[in-house]
Amino acid sequence: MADITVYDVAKKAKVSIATVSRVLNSPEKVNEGTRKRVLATIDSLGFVPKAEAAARARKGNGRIGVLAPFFLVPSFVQRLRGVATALADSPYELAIYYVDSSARRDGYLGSLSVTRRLDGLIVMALPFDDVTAQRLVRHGIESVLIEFARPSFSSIEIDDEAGGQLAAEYLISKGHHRCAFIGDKDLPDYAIHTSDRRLAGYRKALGAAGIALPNEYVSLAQHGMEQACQQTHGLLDLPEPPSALFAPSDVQAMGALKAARERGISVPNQLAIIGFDDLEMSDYIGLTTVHQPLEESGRVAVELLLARLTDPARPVQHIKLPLSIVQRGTA
Amino acid sequence: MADITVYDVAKKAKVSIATVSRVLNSPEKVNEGTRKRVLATIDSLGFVPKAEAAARARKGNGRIGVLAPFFLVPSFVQRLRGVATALADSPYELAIYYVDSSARRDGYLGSLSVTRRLDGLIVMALPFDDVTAQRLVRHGIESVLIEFARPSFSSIEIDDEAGGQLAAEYLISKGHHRCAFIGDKDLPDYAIHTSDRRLAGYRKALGAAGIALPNEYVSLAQHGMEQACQQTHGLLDLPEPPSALFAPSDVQAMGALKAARERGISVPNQLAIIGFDDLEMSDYIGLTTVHQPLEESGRVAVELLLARLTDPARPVQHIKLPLSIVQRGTA
DNA sequence: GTGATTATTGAAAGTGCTTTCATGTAAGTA
DNA sequence: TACTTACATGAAAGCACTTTCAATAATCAC
Repeated sequence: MADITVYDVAKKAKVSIATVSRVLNSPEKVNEGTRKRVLATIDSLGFVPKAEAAARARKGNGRIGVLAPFFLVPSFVQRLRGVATALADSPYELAIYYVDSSARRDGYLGSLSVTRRLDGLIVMALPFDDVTAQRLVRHGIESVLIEFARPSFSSIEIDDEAGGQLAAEYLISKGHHRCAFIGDKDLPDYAIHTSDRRLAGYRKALGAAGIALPNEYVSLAQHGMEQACQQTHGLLDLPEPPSALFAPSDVQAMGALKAARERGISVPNQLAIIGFDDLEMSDYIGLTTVHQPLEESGRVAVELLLARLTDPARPVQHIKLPLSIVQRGTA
Repeated sequence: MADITVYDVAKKAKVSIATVSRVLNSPEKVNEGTRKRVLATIDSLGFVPKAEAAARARKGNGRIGVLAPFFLVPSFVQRLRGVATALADSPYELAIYYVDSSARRDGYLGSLSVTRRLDGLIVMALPFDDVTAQRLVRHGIESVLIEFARPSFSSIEIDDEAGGQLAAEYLISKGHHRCAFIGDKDLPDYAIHTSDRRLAGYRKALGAAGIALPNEYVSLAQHGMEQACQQTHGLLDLPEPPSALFAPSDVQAMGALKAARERGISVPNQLAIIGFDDLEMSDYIGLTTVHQPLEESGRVAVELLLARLTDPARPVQHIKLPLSIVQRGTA
């Protein structure tokens, strides 16, 4: 039997070839009734589009990738959500690359550019060197960076230090003087770490208000809610325990909350807790925190990417997203 | 560098594109000198005909897709995590298709099989009809279903009714008699809903113990933590409020928790709350719940898929994953 | 030297599919 | 009632090649 083409399908379904193509490539753009009819025709004729012809006509490959340590920390999932929704109405599909080691990071970064199965790439919180950067630009993989910057790529960041300051200032405004911090130590080498920068801002703002941040009040450990819980217990065991606590992530703040619950001390009266991120669940549990636009970071990344994809002449942009305090029940 | 085409080669070799094409397809028709020159420029430019590249890559596309209403409910993200980690060491990359309407669901389901850019597909909690099923098998897209079953595909499910029973039995064992339920109504039509089945099991086990589930104790509303909070307030406003509450998802349980917090009633003493799912955050906040193997469901799905991909003769499997109660602080 | 024959080549017309652009139509909105 | 606004659709312009066709140049027989 002769090859069946879009023309045959179009004729039988009484639509234009454009509509047939759309049914296959951006189904959401065609009316449901029409789509069903076309699909039925496709089935009845046993139409299989010629991949080669499609590849020829297609400009890119209609796919953008996201590289991130997604499940290391829930905030990446939330960023992904922004990416996914922003991409939903574009002709691009979404490929995700889960990085859980520096080997994996370098592996992906090395091969993704060369194999060219991607039109664009969003890299979240993963540092990389000049050679990799060069490769990316040389192979024409349009890229956008989140939580990391490089002159040749668009990037989206927040001011972590300012975030730390914000937290400190908020706590100070609530009358706290004994302010502590639980943060990260020995982070995986493949991801960038913001804990230190947030601590720096915290310390700075505290200092500016004449409040010292003694070493005993700074507890660093591996990232994690369980560890954060232990850290908090440690702080609370001090002869003079803190009255307020800043955790550089909501997950850690949650660990602190758990410690307080375990000891039966009341939050925020006996211990005020403020986190960082404003994850979805932070709202659920009423955590006061420094809000960073997680979902928006993903959305903006997509926008920058698509803009450069349609108009490569467009200059790269380095965007700083704003931070704010969300007051809920814990501080 | 961007892709190189026949035009580039033609220009550099000072011939027409036709000649370039001939050098490649019927070299004997081209003068030897010209042929050598063209061949040389082809080499120097590293030209690879696009169609050929596509054809070479045609031995499977090394990609599996996941179709799900990811951000409708956090549990899908957790399943995705299982998928991503299981896929990490395979030669397949992961494409995700975010369904947020029945139009989108049908659109993807219709086109993904026909365009054949995927080797395998995992469909989460999305029902589809026979026509779609047929199309999937006819185009040879290996598929695995989660939370939904169909004879021709492997599937992974849990026993929702048994889960409801489990919850009821647990509550009964704690001495509760006034047991209520907050669940879903008017769910989006594109996803399957488990709330009803969990309620059925709950009611059944309650009945078996001689405990009635009066209509006032069953509150249905749109899914969401905020709604669940309101529903719980409604239940608590009853002349004879319940002493225990089962929510068919942890998100809703969280809403119940919030309501309790807002009224200052103590959990679990005045109101016991049990959820369903055992999300990651449920551990954070100490929620007693019915655990279902979310991450594992993703992992198992990948295993089934890869097994069939390497050996298509392998029979489809219908797997039921076990449920269990995780006792934490709220019931 | 002339006409016929052949080798070589480029212009241009497909190829099956995607995408842009413009139009028509159905809904809101003022 | 007129007036944006959004949606669904078809016409047509690509896309990266292949192939046909006609033109040019070179070769050969006389």
